[in-house]
Amino acid sequence: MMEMTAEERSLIKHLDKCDFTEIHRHFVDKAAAWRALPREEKQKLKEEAEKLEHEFGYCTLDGHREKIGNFKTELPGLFCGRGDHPKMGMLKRRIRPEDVVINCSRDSQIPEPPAGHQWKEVRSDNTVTWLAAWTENVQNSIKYIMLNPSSKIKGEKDWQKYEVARRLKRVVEEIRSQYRTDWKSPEMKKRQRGVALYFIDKLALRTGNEKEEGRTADTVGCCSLRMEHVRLHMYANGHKHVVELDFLGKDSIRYYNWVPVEKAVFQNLQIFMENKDPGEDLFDKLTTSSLNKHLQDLMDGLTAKVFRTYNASIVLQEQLRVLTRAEDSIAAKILAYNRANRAVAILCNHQRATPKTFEKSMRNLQTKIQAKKTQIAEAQGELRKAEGDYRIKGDGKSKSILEKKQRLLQKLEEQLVHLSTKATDKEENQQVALGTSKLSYLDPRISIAWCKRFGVPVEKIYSKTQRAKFAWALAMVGEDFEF
DNA sequence: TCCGATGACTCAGAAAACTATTT
DNA sequence: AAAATAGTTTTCTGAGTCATCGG
Repeated sequence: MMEMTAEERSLIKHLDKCDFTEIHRHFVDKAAAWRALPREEKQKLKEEAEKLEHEFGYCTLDGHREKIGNFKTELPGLFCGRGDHPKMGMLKRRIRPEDVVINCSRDSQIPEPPAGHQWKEVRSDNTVTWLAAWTENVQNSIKYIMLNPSSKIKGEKDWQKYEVARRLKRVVEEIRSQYRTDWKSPEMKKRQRGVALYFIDKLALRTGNEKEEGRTADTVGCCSLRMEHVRLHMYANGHKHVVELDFLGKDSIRYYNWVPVEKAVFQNLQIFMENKDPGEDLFDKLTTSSLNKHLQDLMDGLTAKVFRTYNASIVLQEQLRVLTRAEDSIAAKILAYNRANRAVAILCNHQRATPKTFEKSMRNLQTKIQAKKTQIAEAQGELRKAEGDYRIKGDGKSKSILEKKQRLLQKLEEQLVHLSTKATDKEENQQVALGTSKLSYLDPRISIAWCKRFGVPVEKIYSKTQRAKFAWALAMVGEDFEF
């Protein structure tokens, strides 16, 4: 890899005046070369990769062979942050063995560094779960080699997370009445805490730690909201006391919402916002650590992010209850599941870019629907003819033809319903990302129990890797599980 | 008590890789 | 029957959360 010389650095002022076609062509050609490779060659390369994974992709922990999540260090390249990142385009250096710290037990077979190289350090720290680590040069942060989500250590942690959220379920009403009381506190700090907690609970906002200015993209969460992100409307869209929230959250995903709130919340916000400039903090007397300290006092293990887990899982359970009908087909039940999943994703503001082929595939689906409607019209015509035939002849043969036509029409109508539901599902899902909530917020036991109760094969809901990740839940849960 | 820095872990969507379907 | 296309799954690595530590 080549770096710019000092001379080039002073010469180049605008990247958009640079010609990148050469490197672009390089990658296009590389992709084309791979496509053009004969089948056997591809197979050979794949087998080599598999061999590598077999050798380096696993470790032994407490006597068990476990899969590693990321067994390769990150490749050198240009740093590509999300959103308007001040460090975008910086050179990410290649990781050498001399950068890497190895963590394994003393009596284990310590991995050999490549010939002619040495590890930065070999240590034996059994209080952490990582196997190796290095410091990445762009953000100066530590990167880790850790176990796969299917491992025992990750699975247990995942289970614990949902158990904490279930404990919150038992005390959440009490906590809610507590933060409502705080809205009236003479201490402004408590009022801010109460309102922030209301947002975190009701809108599933992230905590919002403060970040050092200028080092990362300018994004916020609840506690770091600024004046410029909030607008108050006494009346809007037929509601009283509406709060307009508009800010960039994690990964610079926009959060945009008009929320009717309780009068006390609205009035408190008016007080918090008095005499402040757009760049000032809304909750100026609140920090994430004081908020979490308070939550810890209310319940052992409670932190702000637990509300997201709790509310996500509760919404899934409730939506599945509302949307599932036992007499529906498997396909209809899966659509109900997706809808419930979507309700959670919307709550958590999990968005995706509209897929590149969205419009086209939507059109294709509409074409299929039209074709089905035409078929139905034809079948109706034939049915009427058969009816007339039967009325005139009244014999067994014409009766059986009539019945056949009736069955055909019914089948076609069912297919149409299925297609239309699918289209609606696709349409509603255009900009919603379901994956994150499914993987990180929804207690898998809710989904598995639902599958068992309604006879939906688990494979229809969870892919192979997802089933491996949720093995702990598959092993323990029956159809009567309640979150 | 209160910071600011750091470390270790979870969670995030895009892109790549793979698989199924259509042409 | 093979190639193109569409749909699904997995990988990748950046971006958060939160506890702890030292002053």
